[in-house]
Amino acid sequence: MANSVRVRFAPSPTGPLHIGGVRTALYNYLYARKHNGKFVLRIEDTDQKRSVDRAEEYIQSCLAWLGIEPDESPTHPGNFGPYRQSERRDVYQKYILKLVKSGLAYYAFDTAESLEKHRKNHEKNGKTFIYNWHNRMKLNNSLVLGEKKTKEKLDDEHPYVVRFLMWDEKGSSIYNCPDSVRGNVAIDCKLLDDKILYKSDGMPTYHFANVVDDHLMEISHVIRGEEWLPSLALHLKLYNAFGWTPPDFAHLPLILKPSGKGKLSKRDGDKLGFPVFPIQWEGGITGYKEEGYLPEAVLNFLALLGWNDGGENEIFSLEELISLFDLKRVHHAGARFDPEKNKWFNQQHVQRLSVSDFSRLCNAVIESHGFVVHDENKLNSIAMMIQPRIVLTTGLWRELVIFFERPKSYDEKALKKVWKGKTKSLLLSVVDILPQESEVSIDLLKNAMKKIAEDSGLSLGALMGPLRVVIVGSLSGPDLFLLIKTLGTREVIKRIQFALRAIK
RNA sequence: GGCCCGUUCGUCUAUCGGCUAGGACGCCAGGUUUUCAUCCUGGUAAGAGGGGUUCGAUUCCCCUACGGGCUACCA
Repeated sequence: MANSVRVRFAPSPTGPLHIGGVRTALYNYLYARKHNGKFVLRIEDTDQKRSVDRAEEYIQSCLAWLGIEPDESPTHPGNFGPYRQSERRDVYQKYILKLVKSGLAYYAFDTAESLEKHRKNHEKNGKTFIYNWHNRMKLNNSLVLGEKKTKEKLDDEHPYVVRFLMWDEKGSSIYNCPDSVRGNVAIDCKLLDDKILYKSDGMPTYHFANVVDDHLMEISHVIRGEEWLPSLALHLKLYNAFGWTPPDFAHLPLILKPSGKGKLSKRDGDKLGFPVFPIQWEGGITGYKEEGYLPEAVLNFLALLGWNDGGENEIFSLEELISLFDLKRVHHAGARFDPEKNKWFNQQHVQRLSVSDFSRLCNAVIESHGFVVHDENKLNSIAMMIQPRIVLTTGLWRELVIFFERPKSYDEKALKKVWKGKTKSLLLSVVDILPQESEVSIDLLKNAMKKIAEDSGLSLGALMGPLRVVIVGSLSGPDLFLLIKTLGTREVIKRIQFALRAIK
């Protein structure tokens, strides 16, 4: 199919992938799935100095954990490889030569220092130096040197770059750039510089590699961050220079810091105590996974940061997001990241987990603490008791521990609040009256407790408080009768006796 | 500085010229519960400012202000 949807996520492997990148990947993924297209991962490692070895693998692991894996990638190539730009040098070489030959790009021999000097000089006079139509004929390039001298320099192995002839004073300099999120963006090419397409180290710049690869990989829609909007005219002109049909472009609003200025950065998570990475990076910085978030919840929250379906529901599964997603409803303004709401999304997704899924989650935690539950019913009832109490999965063991370990201590404040003169004798009555059977009914327990309390002229509440403290060590936890039933009366009796010896 | 994009409750957002401006997070109050959490009910709080266009602007246009992005042989 000639006009099938192919989108790509094209990160630079310069470090861990953060929330903003994840959302770009997600929107691409949603768009591809929705239109039965392909989602491609391309690694943009043209800056050798900034490339980080582990980053590519990390990016793949993140996408895998999130469940938004690419159809084509360096490790699962399709028919458009290689998928790493560093492995496509000969491709770029071929196309840059083509462009130079056509006269739409030219060689430049200016050193970084000489350009710096020009910039400084202009700045001194309150002007901005731009390498463009206005200045290019005063500089050191093939346009000025002529064919012969240029060839000499090239043969002489002078370091050179290739620049794009952005505008040459012919025709209008206003370029209309269509964007599916924002409509038309008019850009004045007169103000743009002759961007370097090919660096002196033999690598293309982002702009060039990006356009060549998107074309060769038959990318139909480029969905990327708003930071690329200013260079849209350049990219469009590049397609034009090759005589290629450009893909559709969609520029996404940026994700901003929770407070303060600017877009969210990699350091914000550390500072404010919330994750900005999907999974742990380099042993140090923890990610959503380690901080107890469910991948569906992270995706759900991120999807709604910059898009919504127009309805009032906010909780969506990945499948629902796919069917609902629409580029036309992507917002125009940047969105502030809100860690609290992020947490709420996770809570909502945890609460929606089926008993079996949630039990499985619990069981993994239980086993990691060296315990085993053989009875599936018991596991399920434990899970059901604690599920409403969970926001992050890192909170699981704090809730689970009471089923496996006796209290190591008894909360002092709680004791002060509930421990009265009659308490000890009340608890001793409980020990006496509790049946030693393995299965007891809630009703039976309730009636027994009521009777004990009433016999001492107290309310049920006066007994429940101390009872809870001796069983779990504090005044919080799931329904006490359910707890006793699950723990078994024998264990409860032991805990009471143990506590009576330990307290006072 | 120049260019581009944006602007509705503190935050995320709904509204495709008719608005008593809706929802969610957060916060506050109340209720349910033997406790905490969950859950339920209610409350809090907004279209940056100024000009137009129009019978009527949050919605369309312009200006200003503010925010964001870009302005590298980074991506």
